[in-house]
Amino acid sequence: MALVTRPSARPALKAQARVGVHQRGLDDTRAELLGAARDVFLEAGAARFSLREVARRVGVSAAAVYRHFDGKEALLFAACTQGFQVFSSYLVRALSEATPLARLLAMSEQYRRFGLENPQDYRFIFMSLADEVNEVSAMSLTVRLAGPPLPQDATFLFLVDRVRECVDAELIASKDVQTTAVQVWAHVHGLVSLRLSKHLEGVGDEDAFANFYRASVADLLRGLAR
Amino acid sequence: MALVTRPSARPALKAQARVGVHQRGLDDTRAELLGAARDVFLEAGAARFSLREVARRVGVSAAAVYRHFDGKEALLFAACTQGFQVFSSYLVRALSEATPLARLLAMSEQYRRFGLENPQDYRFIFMSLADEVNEVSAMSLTVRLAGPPLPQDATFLFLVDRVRECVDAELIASKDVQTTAVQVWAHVHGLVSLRLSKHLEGVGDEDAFANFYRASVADLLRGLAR
DNA sequence: AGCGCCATGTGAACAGTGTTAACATCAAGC
DNA sequence: GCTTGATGTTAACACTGTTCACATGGCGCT
Repeated sequence: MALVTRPSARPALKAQARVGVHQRGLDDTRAELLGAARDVFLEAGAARFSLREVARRVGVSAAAVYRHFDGKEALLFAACTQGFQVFSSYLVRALSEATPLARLLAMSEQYRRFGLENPQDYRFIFMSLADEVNEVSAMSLTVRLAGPPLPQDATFLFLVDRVRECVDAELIASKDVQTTAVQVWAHVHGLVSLRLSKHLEGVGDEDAFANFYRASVADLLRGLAR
Repeated sequence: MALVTRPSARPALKAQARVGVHQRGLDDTRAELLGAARDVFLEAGAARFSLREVARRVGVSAAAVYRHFDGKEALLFAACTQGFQVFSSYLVRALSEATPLARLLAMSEQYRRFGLENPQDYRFIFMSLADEVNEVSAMSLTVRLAGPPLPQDATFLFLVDRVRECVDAELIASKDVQTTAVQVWAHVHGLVSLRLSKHLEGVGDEDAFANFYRASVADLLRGLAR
């Protein structure tokens, strides 16, 4: 029985790396795929993102990706969730401030920093394909009752807490803390996303934008105070 | 000389429609392509947008598209510019109001209406691939010195005028009208884009969102007043 | 020990994509 | 008339995402 053209599948490059691991190996091709996916996305952008290119980079066949993810979109979604953890790591730095107001302002600073320092991540998370890729992603006001809480939820609740502090300290007047939090979020998101979309080049360089950003947030907070 | 398999190119469907037109024919396959491109984009979304599908719908070969546009992205960009004219048509309705403040508020209303009634257009214009597709699109604060003014510029200048009116009427305190206009824009864009991204489902149905939206804008304006 | 299981990989194939090239058609102008 | 140029065609190329049948090799079981 010939079955001639079957090169008996040699694992090529990947073999020498994969040694004693088999089940949920800590080698973790999955993790490599996630990293590569982010890289490819950062370099190529959402439009030109290619599953095959990700696989190629990890040194694995395209079909192998389907052992770890349901497909292209699922891979992107997983990478997105990972990006959210970076986002969280920015926001929590605001906790080092002493007063409620300082913490809220610091959070808005961290929000801007994350956006400007990780533009592709930001776009990926907040500006792109929210219903195609991110079905459940991002901060969602929708209360998710079932399933484990995702980092996505935590970040919004974190913002709500910062706002609540300010309400308790009577720095902000609010009937509904969540609603007010959304206002703040929308404001900073509007500023950051327009900046990333290159629609705000007119305000100047990064420092100029930072100043404008702070002033704009201050204006909003003045409007929210009583 | 056979050159056998050459079916001598019969124009198939398109032939009977194209009658006496040749140069810049008013039949205008180009216009049909633009319309179809918008339709396909609205139905399939940015990710699954297909040039071949657009051509198919118009009843023309894929290669024919290249007679009118440089490629897929150029086609999308042209469709985007067309979408901008719809956007403008919403905004100008605000001019029917009597006072500066009413006009500014009406403009914010029209902005929201455009976003919610043309979600795909809005996403296309303001939320997607701004550097890949829309290179020069959308409202840009950057002053464009050369070239004819695009509808893109007009819409932002329109907003600036509404703000200036309010500043003149001493309803808004502002050092720089353009800067203040950006703040307003960013705020409403933030609200609309988050709503479209399904991140604000928690505020309720469309009416509830509209109320929240108006209140949020009012809060911002209060902060901007003096 | 042998055994089979099963997670993980493979290559080949399929349908669909954007893009380019060579060729056909036909109104219009010299 | 003949050439020209805009507009279309088909065929091909190099990609893409996805699925399939198949290999491989640790692991736990008897």
